[in-house]
Amino acid sequence: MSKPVDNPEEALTAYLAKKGMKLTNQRRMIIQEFFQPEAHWTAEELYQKVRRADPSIGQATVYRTLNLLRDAKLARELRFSNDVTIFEPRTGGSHHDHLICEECGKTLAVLDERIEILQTELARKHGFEPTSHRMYLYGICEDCRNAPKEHD
Amino acid sequence: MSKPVDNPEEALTAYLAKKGMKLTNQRRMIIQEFFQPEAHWTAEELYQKVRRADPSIGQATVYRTLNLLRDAKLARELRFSNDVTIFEPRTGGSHHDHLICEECGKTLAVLDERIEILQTELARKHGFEPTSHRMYLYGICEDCRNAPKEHD
DNA sequence: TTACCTGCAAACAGTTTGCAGGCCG
DNA sequence: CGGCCTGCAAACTGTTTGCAGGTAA
Repeated sequence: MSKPVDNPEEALTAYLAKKGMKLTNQRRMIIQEFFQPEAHWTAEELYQKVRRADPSIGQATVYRTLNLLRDAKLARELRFSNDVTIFEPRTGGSHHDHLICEECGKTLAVLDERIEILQTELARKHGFEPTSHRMYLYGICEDCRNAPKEHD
Repeated sequence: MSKPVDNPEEALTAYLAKKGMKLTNQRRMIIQEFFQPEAHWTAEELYQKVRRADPSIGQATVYRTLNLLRDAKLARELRFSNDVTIFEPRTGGSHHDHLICEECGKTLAVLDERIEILQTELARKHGFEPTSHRMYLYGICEDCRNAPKEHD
């Protein structure tokens, strides 16, 4: 059972200590912006945000800190097909999968515990120790099935 | 019901015609290499493969053709966290999900019929008529768990 | 004090694009 | 024959890295 992290700074401090690393002002500032409920950031967005608080901060520091948070398991890195990479806080176990309408793009967060279990099983069966997963279900939603639509 | 494409060249020809584009030798050569059952390619891998058949072919052409196939819905583009982007044929129902090692990037094609069924069920439960899905399971593979690696 | 960390700018990798000539239809 | 396509190399984008000076512990 993975315990949800609910105090990012504390969790990061522990991680840094374990690694012989330091909690700097920049890192403190970045995580303060980063860890907001439901947030998701591109590196650039976060950089702009942090920069507003302290213009002297460097872009590389933001990148380095995001990678740090990822390695510390405090953030999740997601890459999308449209060339966008986002990082999102990993706090408070709000895992879900995505159900997406191919017609109108409507997206629902869904979860099926049985699937979650089978996923773990499936990974283990192949010798993998599962860490996480992403699942996107595509379909046509009820509204769009009824609605008129143009064609190519 | 989406009809599986079982003759890539034919399907591409149709797409190209519709768009006022042309079926060149290079494109023919590339799709010949690309469309192999179970295949998945990085742009570089495919470039190397095609190059062996015709050394005069340019890398940009491979990139352009992959994007073309993606737009024509004949290929699927997948991006993984380890910075790898692969393209895979979308032909005739060789559906599978992906099991990815976060350590070494090794990727396995996997399938669990029970999960497939639950996915359909889950989508329907929310009023969606399912068309397709993508599932990525991340974990650490056996080799990497045993292998030497620097540790915290 | 001594690593570690930072900002800067240069380096990098993967992908896209501009151009002059080539080829499909 | 006209316009799309190609190979080449340069451009681009997002990210990482080397370095000299700053800073947490």
